[in-house]
Amino acid sequence: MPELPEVEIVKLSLKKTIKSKKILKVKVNNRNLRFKIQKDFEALLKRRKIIDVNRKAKYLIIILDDNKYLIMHFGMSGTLHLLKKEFDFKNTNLSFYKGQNFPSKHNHIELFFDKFKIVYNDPRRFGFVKFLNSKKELVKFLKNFGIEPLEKKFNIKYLKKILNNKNKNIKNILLDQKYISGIGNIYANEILFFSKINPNKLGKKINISEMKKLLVFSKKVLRKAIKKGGSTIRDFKNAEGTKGSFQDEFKVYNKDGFRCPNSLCAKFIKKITISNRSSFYCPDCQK
DNA sequence: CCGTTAACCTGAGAGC
DNA sequence: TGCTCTCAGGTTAACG
Repeated sequence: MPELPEVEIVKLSLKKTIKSKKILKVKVNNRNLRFKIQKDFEALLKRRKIIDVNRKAKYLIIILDDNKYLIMHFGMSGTLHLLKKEFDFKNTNLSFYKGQNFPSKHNHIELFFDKFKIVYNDPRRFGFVKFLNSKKELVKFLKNFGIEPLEKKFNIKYLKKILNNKNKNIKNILLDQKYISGIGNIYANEILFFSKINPNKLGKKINISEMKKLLVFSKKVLRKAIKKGGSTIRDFKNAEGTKGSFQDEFKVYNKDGFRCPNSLCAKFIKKITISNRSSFYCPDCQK
């Protein structure tokens, strides 16, 4: 569930559920995520009240009482699940996953509330959670990220600043969280298609008209993805219930060999590798 | 400082 | 059926 729209969807549904509730018990089944979970993690969380749930870039930020925070990142394969107390698998999923094939051996963290529990599951363990002790720590954490495409401050002036003189290709700039935060591989590909920019084009070669397209389409693509409940790429068999539907809207992502969706073009979408990530684009439309 | 690459992990699917 | 190989929504240490 990892890019900005998916985490936003989780934020919205999680907020509804846990806001102003109290954590009664914390169970950690596997401390070896991307970063090792600290020894006193359980004690630090227990009996804390949830004040609110926010998001920054691809991170979920759970605001706790007494200026404490719980940061969650989902890596490539992380998901959150809401289970009712009787552990009924029906109608319990938080966002993207529902069904009987609950991969419980990767349930690394369980947060128990009065009538339900929240489970953090991540097969590949590229994700992590971190407890922050103060507002100061949160501010320091937030400094790692560039402006998000949906923020007002994401404008031509900012794009000029981060693109000018960059010898780095635009695809990698879009993915670099310290310049622009929240975009991942799917949405980078989609945004570049709409903007008619070749993913290999260098930052310094992007002109004003292309910057304007990047502004407009990064906002449009992300907003629409949120509206559609995010993208669900690899679902489990027999899954039932809520999942995102933006995958049905993909123009180029995973569409290599298909015709370009631009009816005036109708050439084939090509797949190339840029910095070990798959890139999909139309060689005719994206220059 | 800058840009690129390999590595961290598990599981699904393809091909044989 | 089972083996091997490739690929996957991300990040970052290490390198030149």
